[in-house]
Order: sequence, then structure tokens, then C-alpha cells
Amino acid sequence: MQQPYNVYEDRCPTRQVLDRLADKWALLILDRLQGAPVRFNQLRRDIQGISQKVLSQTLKKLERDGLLSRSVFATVPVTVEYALTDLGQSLIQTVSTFAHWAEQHMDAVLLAQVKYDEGAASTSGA
Amino acid sequence: MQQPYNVYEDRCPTRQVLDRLADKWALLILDRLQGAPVRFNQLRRDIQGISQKVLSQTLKKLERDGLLSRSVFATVPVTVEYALTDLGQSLIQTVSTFAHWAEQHMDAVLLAQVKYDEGAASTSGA
DNA sequence: CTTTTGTGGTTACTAAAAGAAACTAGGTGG
DNA sequence: CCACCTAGTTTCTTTTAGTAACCACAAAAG
Repeated sequence: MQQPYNVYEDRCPTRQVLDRLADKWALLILDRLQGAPVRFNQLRRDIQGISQKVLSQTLKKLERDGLLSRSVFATVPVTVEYALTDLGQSLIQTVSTFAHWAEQHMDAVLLAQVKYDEGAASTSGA
Repeated sequence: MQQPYNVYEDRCPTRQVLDRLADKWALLILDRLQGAPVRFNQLRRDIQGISQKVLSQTLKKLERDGLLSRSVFATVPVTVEYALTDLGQSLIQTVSTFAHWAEQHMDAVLLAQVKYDEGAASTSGA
């Protein structure tokens, strides 16, 4: 008995899910929510470079897919908290490893880039 | 002694790496290369919906970052094989888990979407 | 001996999305 | 009254992603 879903297939609904999750901002948001709920503007401050629009959009998509929950508290000013759901928890270890992989392997990547660019230079050069 | 790299920082080079890896096509390519080298057109056939342009571009970026290697064989017609490097191998388990997560949790995602859309309907409706 | 098929790409065009910045709305404090 | 906090939305511009066509080579088909 094999699975009904195959992400390699064009029209499989998993492909859309992958497309939404395989996003720089989505990964950073999920990673940031690891451990405890975080508020909108806190996410905005912590994830440097993200705009309100993209943060808002990405949060909506992740909420719709059931990976995180949105809670509004009637404080003054209003508090909106985002937190991982159980579904989000099922992915967070993988997301975290993926998002931080570059931090561990950055030197190797930079070295590879230098080598690649040298090769490209010699092709067009001598 | 803490790490010099932090993916949450806007100008950290890891951010660019994350941006390139956090891509639907990059993930599917890396996942497909797991186990054995694969040729260009084989990748194109297996990863349904990818275009030559995007496949070519993505392979170049992944090669530049040192995650995969490109080997040309002077056969007729020419054979070009792509394979994971050691650096690529260091990420493949995470990539594979991530890429196939949706296949395991698709039902939960679909359920969440229905619930979310119902809520949105009731907001604008009654 | 011309057409089709296969290889592995590149190039131009177009549609969609991402990003920057301003604006909204409700309430507090100066 | 104006500025500032919250959490967003809207508008506009720029960038990216995707579609489709084209290229060069060689072999096989007709």
C-alpha cells in the first residue's frame, strides 16, 4: 500500500504546500515561533528585513495551512500572538535544522563559490 | 564562543544561502539526487512541471554553492550528470524530510484549510 | 537526404510576486 | 492637537518566476 500523495507530481496538492513552506520568510517565522508564541511586531523586529506586508501574508498562509495559530487579546494596544500548532510542531525540528544549516556550513559554501567563480573566470579569460 | 553567522540578520551571508535553498525546485532537485547522480533531462522528466530554464538556473546556483557537482561526459549525445557533493550530503536528510513532510500531513493541512476558509466565510457572511 | 528525435542548454517575452513606503484604525500620553 | 503604540492594508515600483521558442549537435527514421 503506497501513499496517495507524491510531491514529484505536478498536480499533487502537496506541491502547493511545499511551495508555501519552501520560502525564506516562512521558514524564519516558523523557526522563530519555536518554544513560545510571538507577537506580530516582535517577529518583525527579530526577522530582520521582512516587511509588514510579507509578514502578514506569510502568517496568513501558514495559519490557513494549519501550521500556526493566531490569537487576539483585547489589551491596549491590542495583542496578537502567533504560535505553532501541533501540525507546526511536527515540522519544526526539520525547519530549524534546515534554517540553521547555512550557519554551520557557511565557510564551505563561500569556498565553493570562490572555486566556482574562478573556474568561470578561466573559461572566459585565458 | 558564539557563531559568527546568524540567519536572522539581514546582511548575514547565510540569509542568501537560505533564500536559494528555501525553494521548491531546489529542494526537489536535491531530493531527487539522493542516492545516485541524475542527468539533466531525467531530472526534467522526474520533477514534473519544472522548465529547462528554471532547472538550468537552479542547478547552476546549487553547483556554485557547492551542494552538487556537474560532470560532462563526451558521449553521443553528450551526457551531463549531476550529483550531490559531501556538502550536499550533509543537508540531504533534512531536505528529504522537509520535501516529503506534506505527503505525510496533507490530510491535516487540507482539514485546516477547510476550517480556515469556513471561518473567513462566516466573518464576511452572517 | 530530409525530417524527426534525442541531448543540454540559452534567449526573449510576459505574468506574477516580492519589496518599499505610505496609509489606516483604534487608543494613550504629552 | 499631535505624536506614538498596536497590527495590519494599500499602492506603486522593481524584481522574479514561468512560458515558449530557439540553438547546435548527432543519430535514427522515413
